[in-house]
This record gives sequence, structure tokens and C-alpha cells, in this order.
Amino acid sequence: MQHLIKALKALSDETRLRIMRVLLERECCVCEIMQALDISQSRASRNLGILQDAGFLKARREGLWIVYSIDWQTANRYATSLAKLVKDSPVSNEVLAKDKVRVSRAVRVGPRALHK
Amino acid sequence: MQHLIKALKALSDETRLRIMRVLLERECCVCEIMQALDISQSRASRNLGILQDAGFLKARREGLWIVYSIDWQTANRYATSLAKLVKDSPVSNEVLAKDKVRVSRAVRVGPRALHK
DNA sequence: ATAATATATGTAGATATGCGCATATATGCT
DNA sequence: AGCATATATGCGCATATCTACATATATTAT
Repeated sequence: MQHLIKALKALSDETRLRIMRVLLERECCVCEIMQALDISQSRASRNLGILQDAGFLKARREGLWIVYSIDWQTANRYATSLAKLVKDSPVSNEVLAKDKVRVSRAVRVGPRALHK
Repeated sequence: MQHLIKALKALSDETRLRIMRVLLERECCVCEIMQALDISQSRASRNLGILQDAGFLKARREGLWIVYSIDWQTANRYATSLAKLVKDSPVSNEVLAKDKVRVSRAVRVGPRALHK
């Protein structure tokens, strides 16, 4: 039951749902998530970490960057079900729409270059 | 997005997941939930209220009792999807097993009779 | 080795959540 | 009306959560 609770808790947050929606578009490094959601570096990193810990995301390093993406092979089966649910939920939302536009323009340029 | 968050938050709590599991067995009044989970009256009532507010449960009055059950016709479509997810999640768990036994023995006798 | 850069994390403060206790509310009975 | 019973809710407290700021860690290039 704890795995389910962990997955549910991880998802019950606006920032993290936004991250999930963005990562359903395409994989991103931390700095691209910052740009997509227009949030701080620590906020992006921490929330990505929470989603990963709950089994939603996997990460790989590419030089200085760490690229996060949705883990459809995760050990936490609840995470997969919930990720599907999010994917198939047609939410028309102002915030999500903006995120989508920004992620399409996001580039792999770090926080320093974004002076944040 | 707020409806989804509300539903997810409502479910990400052990007490409320236990309540959902019990109500998947059969409808219950507050005092039966108290017995099934072995929790206090205010705790049972409050958590039932949270689940109802999130769209998971419906309630009807029967004399002094208020009977809660899972609302499969709820206005919150996310609640339906999530309720199905919970229903189809085969969790073998000590706590849930005990709840199941206790709810099978629970009777419509109020808090007063349970001296709580 | 040093510097530059991207990401992770310790800390503190603000806010949210969950619970028990006491009390309010609603219904049914006499 | 008055009383008994079942449920809801105001309140206070303990704990959890979220964020920004500052700093630590890891990688790459010189």
C-alpha cells in the first residue's frame, strides 16, 4: 500500500503534474523543465527527484546534463497506471498550455545562462 | 487540473485508502467505518467527508445513520478512474486484511454503544 | 589542478494536513 | 418539548510539505 500512497502523493501536486505533462511531450533536462514551467532550479530539481523516487521517472546523465523521462518500465506498477491516467486525461488548462509552448522552445542551456 | 489534484490528494492517505477498500466491499455508515478500521468517530467522519468532497463517495441518510458508498456516477471523472485503479490493485496487506474481517462483522450500532 | 557549469541538497520559514477533544447539528422517540 | 443517538465540525497541536537561498557535488575543459 505504501508504494501506491507514495505514487499518489507524488502526483498530487500541481508542479509535479505539470512536469509529468511536459515529460509526456518529450524528455527534458532540469534546465529545460525550469524553462518550461518557469520555476527555480531547486524547485525543478527537487520535484523531479520526488517523481523519480515514486517511480514515475528515470534519469540518465549526458555530460553536465541529467535527462529525465517517464519510466514506462518502472518497478512501481502503480506509477505506470497513474502515468497512463495522466496521459489520457484531457485537461484543457491555461497553465498546461503555456508549459507546452515553452517546452517546445526550451533549449539545453543551464541556469547560469538563464541568470536565475 | 484542480479536480484531478483534489482526487489524488484525497486518495494519498492510508486511512482514506483503507476506507475505499472497505467501501468496495460494501456500503457503510460512519459507525461501521469506525469499527472496520478501528478509528475514532471524528477521524472516520472527516475522512469520509474528504473522499466525498473529492467525488469518490455519495451519501444518503437512513434515519440517524448516514450511509456512504462509492459513487460510480460522480461528476469528477478522475475519481472514477482512480476508484477503478484502487479496485483493481491487488494489494496484499496486513492492515487491509484486518479491515476486511472487521467490516464483515461490523454492525449498525453507533459510537455510544462502542463507548468511544 | 583550476575554473566553469549543471544539478543536488542542507536549512529555515511559511503553509497545509491529520488527529483528538469537545461541542454543535440533525433525526427519531416518548 | 425534551431526551437519546449518530454524525459533523470548531479548535489546537504535532507533523508534513513546499519553496527560496545558499552551498555542495559532479562533470568537462583548459
